Amino acid sequence: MSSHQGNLKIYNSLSGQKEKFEPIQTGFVGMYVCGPTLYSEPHMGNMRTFINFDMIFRYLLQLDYKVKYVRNITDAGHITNSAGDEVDSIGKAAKSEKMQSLEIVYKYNVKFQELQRIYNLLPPSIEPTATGHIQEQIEHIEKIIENGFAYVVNGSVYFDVKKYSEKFEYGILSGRKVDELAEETRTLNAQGEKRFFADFALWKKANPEDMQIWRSPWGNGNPGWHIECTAMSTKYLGNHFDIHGGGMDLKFPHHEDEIAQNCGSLGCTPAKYWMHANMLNVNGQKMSKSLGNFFLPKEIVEGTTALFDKPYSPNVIRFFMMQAHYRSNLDFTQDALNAAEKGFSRLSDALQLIDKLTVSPTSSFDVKDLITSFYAAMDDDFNAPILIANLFEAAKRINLINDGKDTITKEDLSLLSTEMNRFLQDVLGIEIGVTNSDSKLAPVMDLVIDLRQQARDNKDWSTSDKIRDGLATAGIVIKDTKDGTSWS
RNA sequence: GGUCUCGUGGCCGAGCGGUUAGGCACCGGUCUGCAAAACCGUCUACUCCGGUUCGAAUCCGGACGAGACCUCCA
Repeated sequence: MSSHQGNLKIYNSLSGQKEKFEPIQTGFVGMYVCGPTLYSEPHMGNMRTFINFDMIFRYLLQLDYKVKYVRNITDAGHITNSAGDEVDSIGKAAKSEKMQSLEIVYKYNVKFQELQRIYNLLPPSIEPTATGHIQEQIEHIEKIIENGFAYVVNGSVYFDVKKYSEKFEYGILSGRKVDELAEETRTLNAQGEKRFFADFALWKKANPEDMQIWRSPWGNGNPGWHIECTAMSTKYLGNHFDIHGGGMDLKFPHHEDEIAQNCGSLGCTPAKYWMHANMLNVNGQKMSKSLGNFFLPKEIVEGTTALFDKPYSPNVIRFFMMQAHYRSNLDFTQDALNAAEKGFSRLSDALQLIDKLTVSPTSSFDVKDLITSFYAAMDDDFNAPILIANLFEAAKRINLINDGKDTITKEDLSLLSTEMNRFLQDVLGIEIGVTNSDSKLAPVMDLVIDLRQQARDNKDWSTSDKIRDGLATAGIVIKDTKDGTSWS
């Protein structure tokens, strides 16, 4: 077991407090995160959640936990809206794009996989699909009915919240009380089949126009929205596992209903720790499809969104996101992104300098203390912003060593190098030293820079400045340093 | 209407009872033929009004403002 295990604290949405992380089985972690619904390309807000849980996954791995990370893919449309109408989002998209449901799902899954590569997300251990687990969903529903917490009406099955409340507490995650819910949503109670307005569908009878239909003991139909996560999480992680994550907006009803289903079928809550990542905002408002204030993860990398006048690299975006805590809102603005871009280059420059430093017999500062601070930051509920602040402290030290104002021993230097790289690249998932040098352009540039240096040596300033200005017009920036001239 | 979260310096964003968060910008300096870049340094803020406390951005109450959820949502 790693010496670093055992200090981790996680904010548990279930208790509303930071708790010491104690996995159910020592050394092992089971984590389930709600993945995308593939009826369109995931937007930047969706990506933030996945990036945050990727960071969490990565840190758990760094702590030497054996992590089984399950992130599902919702490829079955099965939603009922507030008026009780069927809104099969995937089927709807399929119709408008004149495709079959599975085509739609496949199309957007390819895009999602590409985004994961672009944004450097580690692949989960398993990415199960809803359509691949219809049988398991049906079995869960049967068990819930058997236990008396669900009823069948006209080919549909509903979860019986009132019955459930007699034995369990509905609303433990979202803090909602069944009695209060009644008052709150009185206007929304338009569904005739339900016994109680808060009951939710486990299985919905098929509509004639549905594109995807499955057989069940209750007739042809579609699984309810929440049951897929219950089926897949228990199949791959067991009845009770360590961490369940997802976006804040899934807390209610999705996660609340998952808890009810798990208790209703297996008698226990699915997860020990519930983690919720906060939303991505645009101008102070949640980025969402329905509001239309979203942009795509690829657009920002390619510079094709109207919101920003230039492209940003995926590394800069990840860095920018990591500067905010996963439980905080984050506003995407051009100024903030530019600031992150500069900050990131400062950090990455320092890291690239590390191998060129000269070592001394002693270190003038406490390197181990600094490294401990990296772990301490992440151990405190994955506080990546603090980690980054500490990495900047390390970057400053590196620069001071480079200037001869600080010293470091060989051992300390190698330790610092290892740990900085570990935290920036392996934990935060931010890659550094990605050179954009064009193989054809490089030798040409070497020649041009050489010619300019000659002119400078001859104090022929007009020629050297002409070269510099000419390159600038071509979009190439010359940087003169002590050790020579570089370009980008 | 109900439940909940939040309001930090020019901007982004940590902090959760006493100690410098950090980044970007600004300003000063080093370097440089000049410039840019880079590096170093400076910059001490917590919406407002009460209260608790030796001490509050941090706890409590109130006001104002913003946002999330209340069966589409990462």
